[in-house]
Amino acid sequence: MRRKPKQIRAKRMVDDIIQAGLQCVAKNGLEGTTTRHIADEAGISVGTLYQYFDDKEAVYQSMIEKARDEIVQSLLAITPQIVQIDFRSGVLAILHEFSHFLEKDKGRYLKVFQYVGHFELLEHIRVIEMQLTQMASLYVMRHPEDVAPEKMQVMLYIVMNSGIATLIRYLSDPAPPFDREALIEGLADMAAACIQL
Amino acid sequence: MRRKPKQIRAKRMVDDIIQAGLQCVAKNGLEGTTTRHIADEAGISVGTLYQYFDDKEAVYQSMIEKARDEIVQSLLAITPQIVQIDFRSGVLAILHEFSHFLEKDKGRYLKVFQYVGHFELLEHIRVIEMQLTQMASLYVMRHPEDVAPEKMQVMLYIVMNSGIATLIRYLSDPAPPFDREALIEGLADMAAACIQL
Amino acid sequence: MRRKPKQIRAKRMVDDIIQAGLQCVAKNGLEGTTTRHIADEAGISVGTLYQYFDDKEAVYQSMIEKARDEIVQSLLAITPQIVQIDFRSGVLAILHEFSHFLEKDKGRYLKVFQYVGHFELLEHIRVIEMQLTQMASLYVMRHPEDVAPEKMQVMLYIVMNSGIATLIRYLSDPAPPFDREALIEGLADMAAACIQL
Amino acid sequence: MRRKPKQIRAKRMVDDIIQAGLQCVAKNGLEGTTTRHIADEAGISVGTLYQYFDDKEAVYQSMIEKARDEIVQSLLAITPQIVQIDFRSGVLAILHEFSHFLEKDKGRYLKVFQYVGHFELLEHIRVIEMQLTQMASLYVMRHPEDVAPEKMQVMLYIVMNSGIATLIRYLSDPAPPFDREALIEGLADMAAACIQL
DNA sequence: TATGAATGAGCATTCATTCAT
DNA sequence: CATGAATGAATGCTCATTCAT
Repeated sequence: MRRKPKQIRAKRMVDDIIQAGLQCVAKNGLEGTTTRHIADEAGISVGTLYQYFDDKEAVYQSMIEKARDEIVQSLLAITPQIVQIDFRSGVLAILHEFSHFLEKDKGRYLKVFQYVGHFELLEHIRVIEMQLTQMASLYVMRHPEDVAPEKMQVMLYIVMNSGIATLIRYLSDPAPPFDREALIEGLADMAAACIQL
Repeated sequence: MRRKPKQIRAKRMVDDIIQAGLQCVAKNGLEGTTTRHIADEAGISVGTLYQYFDDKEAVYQSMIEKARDEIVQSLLAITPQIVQIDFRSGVLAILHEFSHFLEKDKGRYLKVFQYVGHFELLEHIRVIEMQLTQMASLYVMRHPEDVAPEKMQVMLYIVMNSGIATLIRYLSDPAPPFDREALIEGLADMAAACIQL
Repeated sequence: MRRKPKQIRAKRMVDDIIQAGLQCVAKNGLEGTTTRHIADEAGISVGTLYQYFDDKEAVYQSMIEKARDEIVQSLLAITPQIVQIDFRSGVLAILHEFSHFLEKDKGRYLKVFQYVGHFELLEHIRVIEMQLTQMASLYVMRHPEDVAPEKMQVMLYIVMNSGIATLIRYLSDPAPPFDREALIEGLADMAAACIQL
Repeated sequence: MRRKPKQIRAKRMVDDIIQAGLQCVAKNGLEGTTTRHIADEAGISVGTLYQYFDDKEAVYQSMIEKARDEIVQSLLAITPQIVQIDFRSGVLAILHEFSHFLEKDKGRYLKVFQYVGHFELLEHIRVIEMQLTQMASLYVMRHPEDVAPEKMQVMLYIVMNSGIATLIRYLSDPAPPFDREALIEGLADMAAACIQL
């Protein structure tokens, strides 16, 4: 970022641009998105866009960081409740949260997650992963008897990646073969089964 | 395909171009790949490329079809053995097959699978899915007692998508947190656990 | 026109590009004219050209419209005098006007009129025709005795097309067999003779 | 021409290519015509085309020469009758001949004449002109009393160019304002009037 | 700060022409 | 002689980025 947006107005601007970027990508895809589109959508000129971002890629970076942070925030928000309930219910809650996040604003975020190749998404997913792992470890500490610790890391990795990926894949499908609740329930079953292996 | 050049040589050419395309994408990413890159890589001129493909997109289409068909072929090849062994071992075999496919030629195919957004990958994945579903149903018919039919469809969907996605994600990771065998074993456990729910 | 840049400067720019286009076509012919040529001639970059015109064809369209309008304007300008004098003198005046128009700026406009096939010139010529017809009808109303009305339409068509075409043909000739004044006088005679048939 | 097509087969080939060229231009316009189109239309390969013509331009040259020669031939064919009849009837006959020529083969030749700018049509038209002038002088010798010799050259020039151009313009018009016979009669009137000035 | 006109490198694509078979 | 695959220069056009106002 070219300048530290210390002032409130600047922060608003940066956010507007990010939102405009997400909107554009959701509407026209990554390759259909130009800096002018984003600027127009944000109601500013290209010049102004470049006052807040070094280049197009920087906007994309911020977009994905924004998405990542928002997820992490929403996970944080439900953590207190999660740790109170059983594992399967917790997973269920997380999946609903995720699903809601991906679909809000007409799937604005979902589209971004489909461009795995372009964004170096892996690094960002790791942040989400860490949050999820922390949540899981809270549970594990409370129910140590349910867990085979040596397999723990691998199974958590599988559960998390599977859950996210399958959910995204499902939501991207224009004609899914069954309803969303069934999928989420199935994923929760999968998670529960995995964690007890 | 624009015109049908003389059979055998032509088929070689088409294949060379597809391979060059995969190579380029693996090396420079989708947006870093130009028709000239591909032509150069294939050791031909742009003009020649356009004698065999209508446009750049057609090359991409063929690349993904090629990848898809190759996977399906390799799944077909191991089907006879799969049906003889228990479910978990079957999944293990499939995962090894997949893993081998994604990594061959220096991960040439792996990169393509990361551009889910650009290619209409879903349709192609469905073809793979169908093959896997067929293999699964062969098993199910032989061991009907293990299966809860009502959940069958959902769980198969989850197992397949999770397996593929997690594998791709893992292989894309430059510094994975554990070794590949552990992941594959874990995925097989997951699959086995899911199918018995 | 792609976007409306700020009024006055923009109008200048558009006009500069049109003039550059006419120049290029006059110099290198239609097929020898590229967007870059035009941009260079106008002293701008290709990008700028495309900021003012949707595509090459749009430049051509504007060129021909410009030419057409300029002719119509110059015809309008001499109309008041025309109606005061006899028919032959009027035709003479018009031909001089035309001749002057086609030769100004080193024959910039003349060349355009040679590419009848490419431009849908007919539609534009019809606009000129209408203007000429109107001027003729003014004359006719004043001298009704001279005219055989049933043949009027055909003869006007012949006189106008013949006059324009022959003039263009003559001016395009690098080594014409007699001087221009003789041709124009001849054409005026022709017109006068035709109108009295 | 690369080789003198002494053999009959070669002459046929050359002619086939020219006809194919005319066809293509009539169908797709000058800029829509490629060497491959012409070769395909002629039922040969591009390579073969280049065995008979140095380049594309040479084909075009031959096309226009062909058209020119054919007109001249047809004028020659009616010359004996022309000289027997009065001037206006002669002009009428010539115009009918022309009109027929331009419209035959679905306007194959008409289209060529619309690309005045591209072909250096002037030189070819001069050949036609000479033929017409010769025919006219035959008439003049038989009816010296009708002619004002000093104006002769100019008026002939006007009559010929006007006649040809107006005819082409009329035939190119998709919705002409009156029927063809009226135009031709009008043109004949014009010619007769001009020659007696 | 904000603007948006100007830039020009870069891309996909075409097509006249050649030449090995 | 005929073929048509191969060539690559050339074209129209886009879009990230800059900079004078």
